[in-house]
Amino acid sequence: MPELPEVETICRGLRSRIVGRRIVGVDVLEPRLRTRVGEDFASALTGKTIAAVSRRAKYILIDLDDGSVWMTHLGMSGKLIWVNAGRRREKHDHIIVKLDGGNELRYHDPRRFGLSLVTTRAELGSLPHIKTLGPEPLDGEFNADYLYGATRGSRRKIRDLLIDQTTVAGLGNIYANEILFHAGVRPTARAWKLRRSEVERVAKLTPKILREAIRWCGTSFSDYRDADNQYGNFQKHLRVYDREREKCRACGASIKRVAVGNRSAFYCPRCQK
DNA sequence: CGGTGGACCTGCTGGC
DNA sequence: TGCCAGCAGGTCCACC
Repeated sequence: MPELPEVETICRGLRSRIVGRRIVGVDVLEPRLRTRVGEDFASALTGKTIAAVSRRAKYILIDLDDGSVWMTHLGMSGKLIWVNAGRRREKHDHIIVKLDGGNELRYHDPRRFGLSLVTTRAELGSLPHIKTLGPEPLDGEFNADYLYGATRGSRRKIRDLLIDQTTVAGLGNIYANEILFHAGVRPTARAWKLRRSEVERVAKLTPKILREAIRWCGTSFSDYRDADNQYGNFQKHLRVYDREREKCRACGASIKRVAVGNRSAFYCPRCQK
């Protein structure tokens, strides 16, 4: 579900509401996420004050005042919402973090592909989840030279290279497909075959499209909601993703869907070479 | 080593 | 109406 723009939107929504709040209790209702939520999870958070909210790739990082960090990943179907404590709990609410002031954070995830753990700021960079990540696409480090280097010698399809978190951190299937549409490159093209000019377009459009999606608070199909449980709006701006057999908004051709690996890729057969 | 395919889960949709 | 196959925004691991 959530890719970089959705995770960024959630972080922004949480930041203004939870920084400075003290955690007064934690209920782990279902510890069986992608990895088990340990017995120590609740005690590691309880009594601490939230110092900062940030993001690395698709991971949400909530810093506490003692140097520990609550790290969470939403998988495919996760939500992290800020609600009034009196609100009715729902099926698949797995973790409840109670804050002073009468609100709660609720981690909700029907498919349980998500992750939640506590580490420390000092240890964070050496966690396997974090240390293998490529550059952030909104930082200057991700540029045409970098991406050109990554495509040379790669026999993979460009869509697969872009959603590999070690190449660039934060892209998933929606935004990889959208970026490739705008760049005029088919998702099935082999990375090493791309011309320099094509790679430059992909590198330049990546931050542009992600920023645009953040501006619209992300893309909602079924599951994704922001920290206030509200829909994103970027789905109205999608050009190819989930638009099989619909007309290309640029040329009118019928959008194609093909299976690439285990997942779908979408493209316009006329606009994308 | 790089790359692929399946596994992990629940829920929804569409075809019969 | 009901059943079943297929599919879903992500990651990880076994295997070639």
